Amino acid sequence: MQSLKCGGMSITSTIQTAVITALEQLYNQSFSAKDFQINQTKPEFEGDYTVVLFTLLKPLRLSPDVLGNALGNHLTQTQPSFFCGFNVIKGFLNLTVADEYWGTLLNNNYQNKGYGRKSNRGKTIVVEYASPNTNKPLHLGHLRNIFLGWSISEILKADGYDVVKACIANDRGIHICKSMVAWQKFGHGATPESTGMKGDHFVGDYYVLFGKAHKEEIQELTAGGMSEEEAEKEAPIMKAAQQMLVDWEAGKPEVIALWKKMNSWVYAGFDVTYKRIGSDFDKMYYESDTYILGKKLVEEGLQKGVFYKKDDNSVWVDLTGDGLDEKIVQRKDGTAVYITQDIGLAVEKYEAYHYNQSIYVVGDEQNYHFKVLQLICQKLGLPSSDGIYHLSYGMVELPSGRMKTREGTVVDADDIMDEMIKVAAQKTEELGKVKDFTANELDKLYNTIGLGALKFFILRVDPKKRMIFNPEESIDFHGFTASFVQFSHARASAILRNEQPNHHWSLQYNEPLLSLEKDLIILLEQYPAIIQQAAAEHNPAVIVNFSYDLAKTFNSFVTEHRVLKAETENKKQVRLRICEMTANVIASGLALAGIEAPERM
RNA sequence: GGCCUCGUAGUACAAUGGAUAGUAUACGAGUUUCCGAAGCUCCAGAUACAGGUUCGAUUCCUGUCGAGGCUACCA
Repeated sequence: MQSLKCGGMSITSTIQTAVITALEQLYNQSFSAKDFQINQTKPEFEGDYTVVLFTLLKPLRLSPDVLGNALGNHLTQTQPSFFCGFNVIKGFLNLTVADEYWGTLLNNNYQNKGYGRKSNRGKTIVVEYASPNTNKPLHLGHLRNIFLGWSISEILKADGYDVVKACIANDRGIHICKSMVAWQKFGHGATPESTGMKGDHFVGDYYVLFGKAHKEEIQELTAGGMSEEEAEKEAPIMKAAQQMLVDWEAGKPEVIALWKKMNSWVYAGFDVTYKRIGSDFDKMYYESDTYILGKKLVEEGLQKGVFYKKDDNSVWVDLTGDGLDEKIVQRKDGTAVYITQDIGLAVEKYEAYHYNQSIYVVGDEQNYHFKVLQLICQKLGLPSSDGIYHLSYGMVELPSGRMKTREGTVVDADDIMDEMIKVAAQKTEELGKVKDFTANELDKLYNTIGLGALKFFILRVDPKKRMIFNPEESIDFHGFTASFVQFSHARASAILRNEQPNHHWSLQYNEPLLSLEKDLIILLEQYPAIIQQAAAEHNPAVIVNFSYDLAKTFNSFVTEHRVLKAETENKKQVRLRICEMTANVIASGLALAGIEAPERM
């Protein structure tokens, strides 16, 4: 029976093909997959999958009942071992898929830990994420960025792409000069070592000091009659920062030395945080390198006439023809602006990897920036321009509103991770199920549960959407959470510790699959398509939501049916296979979100 | 002002144009001599408003109201 052997094909496309063939044979008309929908049948109706007939009625000039019955009869008669029953309600043809199909699927895949992963496509995608400024520590917004970037990279790998995880350190610019000036002025030679601080937090404090000093100077100047706007620019400390940027680009040795020293402190701090998150990069870029290529491309663009120079020597691009505005690409003092380096980086990435796609995981407040970037790259005739894809995600807000530095409401990345792990430890101790664990094992488990909860809480939301982070809800371990999914994995593992499936047993189909058994296999069947969907939509939430559905169904299944004391040996073998495959798919799905699945918790 | 995004139960999130709009929390009520109760079962509760397209609209279009972002020689 051919349909039973359709290894790589999802059941919806199998049904789609079967329907197309049937329509061809019955009515001598050709349709494509786009012409009608296959949905999972709603639980209140009998059947597994549903063909929505409405769109076919007009071209075929048939009533829903006539078409539904003709199609249902044809499918069940020509492929009886695949379609074992049908019913037609209104314009819906509900098909029941034979237990033998589900059993075969289960038996073929239950041990396969790589189930759902595609073979290599020979295409490369560069994913840029994290991309922090090196003047302050990482916060909750960065965490959404890093979780997303890392997860989408893993999902794309699972979908058969070669992925390069890239990070650009925004290590130069006026913001960096601000913390440098402040340290010169107020630091008195202090270092992270001398103060016992994590380097990124140490430097971040000077950035804050700059802001305070700047504000005070503005107040003095406005008291003397200057306008607010002018005072911001004329404040001595701001002048000093601007001068430092010019000196930096000129390569003034003492400025460069200070810059290197302070950045190294920040990197040391970031490394600790990345390691804890479990994030990694294949390639680091530094804005301090890429801006030079950017400036070179600005020069070329001037010659090509893509850019033009204003009287004050600043360089611009006119995008009014594309519905946007004019955009500056180089300042009048000759220094690079933010977008300058991005032009350089786009070229550098392309030359290194000849990517098919270059994804930028960057917040949606920069939607305009990336529109401009892509247009500029197009106008410069760069081959890199086509593959540019801005994976734009929404802001993370607190229940009280947007995080604001000056109000001190920014949630620090290190702090929130500490908190999550602490609460995970408390909860685990209360339950007292792992008293025999060693200190190391406990430590690892608390990390797995605490960080898992955080990643799950953030990744469960569609990236495009703004999300509200409620600290109290994030550390809940009930309901739609990582702990729930991890618990299900531990539960399946516990059963499998008692007994493994007998691999020599050949499954019998004389006792029908029970509803929860079949629900689980149906979900497991969907996993490869789920990976594909998550990759195509660049959306880890698809995987996270799926893993929760699977875990939820599994918990009901385990509560409802005995596995080890099943009614018959055959049932036991079916259920053991379901346990093993569910455990594998949960572990695999969570792994794509950067979450570990413990054997015990 | 211009451009873009978003309005779904008290709250937080789902739903390639398809059947009675799912799930979790918080709230009620049950559930452990039985493979893990971080579980399971039951009870309630929502598509901002007004039009339009369609056999069918949370989804697509228009308008109103509301929220956010961008519109920097900041990044």
